[in-house]
Amino acid sequence: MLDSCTNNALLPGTALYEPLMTWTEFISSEDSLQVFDHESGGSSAAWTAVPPEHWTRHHVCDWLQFCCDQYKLDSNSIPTSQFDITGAQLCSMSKEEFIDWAGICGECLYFILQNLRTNVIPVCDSPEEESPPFKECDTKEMQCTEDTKTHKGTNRAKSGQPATHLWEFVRDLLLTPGDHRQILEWEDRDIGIFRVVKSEALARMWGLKKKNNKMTYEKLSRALRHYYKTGILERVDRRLVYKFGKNAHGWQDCKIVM
DNA sequence: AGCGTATTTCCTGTTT
DNA sequence: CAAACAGGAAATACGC
Repeated sequence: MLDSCTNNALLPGTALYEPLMTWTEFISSEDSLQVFDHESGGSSAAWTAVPPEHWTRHHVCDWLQFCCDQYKLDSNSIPTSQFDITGAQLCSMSKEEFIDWAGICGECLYFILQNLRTNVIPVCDSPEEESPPFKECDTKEMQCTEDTKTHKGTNRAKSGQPATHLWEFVRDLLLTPGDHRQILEWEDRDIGIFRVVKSEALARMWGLKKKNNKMTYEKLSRALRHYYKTGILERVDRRLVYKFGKNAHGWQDCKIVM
């Protein structure tokens, strides 16, 4: 089943990456329709419709496949014998157990799972919608500074898309733990230098966020170059390397620790 | 409706 | 040669 994980039909960036979007928002978005379109067109509920704690073994399998597709994880690094597990068991594992269980992708998968669980803590914008039956989960793994919290708080629109600029999108990606390092990584965090690892993947992520499937790295990089004149970014004379400028903020003082 | 800002799109030329 | 970089110019999107 995971054989097809290496396909590139789906993009490594989805709204899941968007740290300002709740899981509820994600699964109700158009993006998720694209993502889950291919899901077992069937009778039983997809894993997206069930809280992780209640996943069946099949759901867990589907979720793993989704993660491999979306985050370009190497499915071969996940011991296939480990797929036979229920959501309850999955959720009961500590981070260490999880990493032990899932191998090299463990940390990433653990993060994604915790994200799924934490993000469904009711932010209920729509009162008519019944609160999901999800249990509150342990959020102690994520410790943000006040700056981050207020940033997130002020950026989140009541309902609808937060007005995130490209540089903020990039910054938040860099500040969010998970598998982003395969796409974007710090080169020298202290002075704000970062490197685009997978240029087209980053472009697709940005395109997904802007609901623009014609986004390319060429166009994204043009937008980044516009930032040079405003001091949001500074030029670094190396390919795919950028540096936050004096007018960029929030990239130094947030540390999210897993 | 008009405006300013932030991209997006396209393009030509240069560099790695 | 392919992929990036550089910017100019114009079009678009969007909030105010």
